[in-house]
Amino acid sequence: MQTSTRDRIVVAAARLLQRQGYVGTGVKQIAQEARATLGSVYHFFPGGKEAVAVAAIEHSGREFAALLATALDSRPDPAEAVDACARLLAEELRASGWIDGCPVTAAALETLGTDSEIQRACAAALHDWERLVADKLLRGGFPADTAGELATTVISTLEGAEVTAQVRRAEEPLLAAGRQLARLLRSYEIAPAEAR
Amino acid sequence: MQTSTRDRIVVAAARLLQRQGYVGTGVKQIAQEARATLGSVYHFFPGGKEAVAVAAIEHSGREFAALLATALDSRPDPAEAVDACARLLAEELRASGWIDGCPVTAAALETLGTDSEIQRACAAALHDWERLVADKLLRGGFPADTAGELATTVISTLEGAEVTAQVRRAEEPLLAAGRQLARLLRSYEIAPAEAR
DNA sequence: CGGTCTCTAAAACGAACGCTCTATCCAGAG
DNA sequence: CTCTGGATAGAGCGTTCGTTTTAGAGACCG
Repeated sequence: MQTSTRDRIVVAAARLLQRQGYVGTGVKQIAQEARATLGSVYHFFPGGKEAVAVAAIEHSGREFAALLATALDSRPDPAEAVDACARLLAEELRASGWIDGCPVTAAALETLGTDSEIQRACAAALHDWERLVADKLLRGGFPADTAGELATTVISTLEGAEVTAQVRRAEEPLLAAGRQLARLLRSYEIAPAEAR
Repeated sequence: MQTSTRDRIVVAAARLLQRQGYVGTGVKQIAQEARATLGSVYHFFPGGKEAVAVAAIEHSGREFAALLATALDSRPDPAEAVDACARLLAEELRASGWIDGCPVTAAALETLGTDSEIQRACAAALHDWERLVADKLLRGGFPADTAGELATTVISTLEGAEVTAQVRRAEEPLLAAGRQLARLLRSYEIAPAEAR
């Protein structure tokens, strides 16, 4: 077999969670989409649905982090790099028919009241992404304190713009967010040669 | 009876939708929370669960619009006004124990694949909020085209920052977003006296 | 070959889901 | 008073949920 059953379950769960959220996704549906059986799911994930979701979110988190890192490294200037991220997100979102948004937002919002492991996984993914942006800003010469606050805002804005773009079924919100974020970063007027 | 049964159903549904999303909220739970019975719910909303959700989202949309308008009008300067919005959201979010976030995001994300009336209601609410911000910017002297793009970005950023704040259980993301949005608006250096 | 272990397969459980249905209540019109 | 129609009440429909359970398939070691 090409890919292991366990991996197929994680990948299928990740996509379904991204599209329908945690409550909206059934275990049987995950098994079917992964071309596995219910028994296999509970064999690999004795923790049940929640354990599958945690693994799926961690998978999505790593996947998105890799995409983010690629986009950020595509331009040396942080402002241009952030704008490139927004444009890449817009492109992928439209290609998916506006349904493949942020892989953790939907699951995170649904499980806020219930102190589950899912929240912890979502928070970890978010923190990971912010760290990638903060590193880019630091390498671009931003001071440490403003880099942290800016990274938080960049991720928040991209997150919100993605949701807005999905609801509106248009790329505009993401493109606008990219342009405005780039303008915001440039307003700090960091000397580009200051990179360590 | 003080408040009508119908109103109690809408209000209860709005709060439950905000906290648990559409799929996570049951019709029986709505009835119980509203101190109504299942029969009453289906009497006032023959369209079933979806009809209740649409009414609840429209209610939440109007409620949030009023809150937004108040915060925006509290300061004459658009930059300060947007920052005030972020601080108000942070305060309310913390007061609710980080569970009462944006009233439409959760429901919107869950129903993206299904072309239901719920999406339309969410999109209408978002558009309404953006219009409020855009009006404020226009009154502050911003040119029409940049006011529109900025309003979209402001709402997106607040939306994303609210989600981040909920997941992190901290006000920081919202406060940072407010500060950075204010800085972004000030970067346009609009003459404050230009307001008509 | 027998024995063992991982993995797959599917039936079945109680609980909860959205919704329909009938019965009852009760204010106001005649 | 009776009659009527909006509002309330809740039992029960079929379905799906997450999970458990039992049985079998296939590979590996002695």
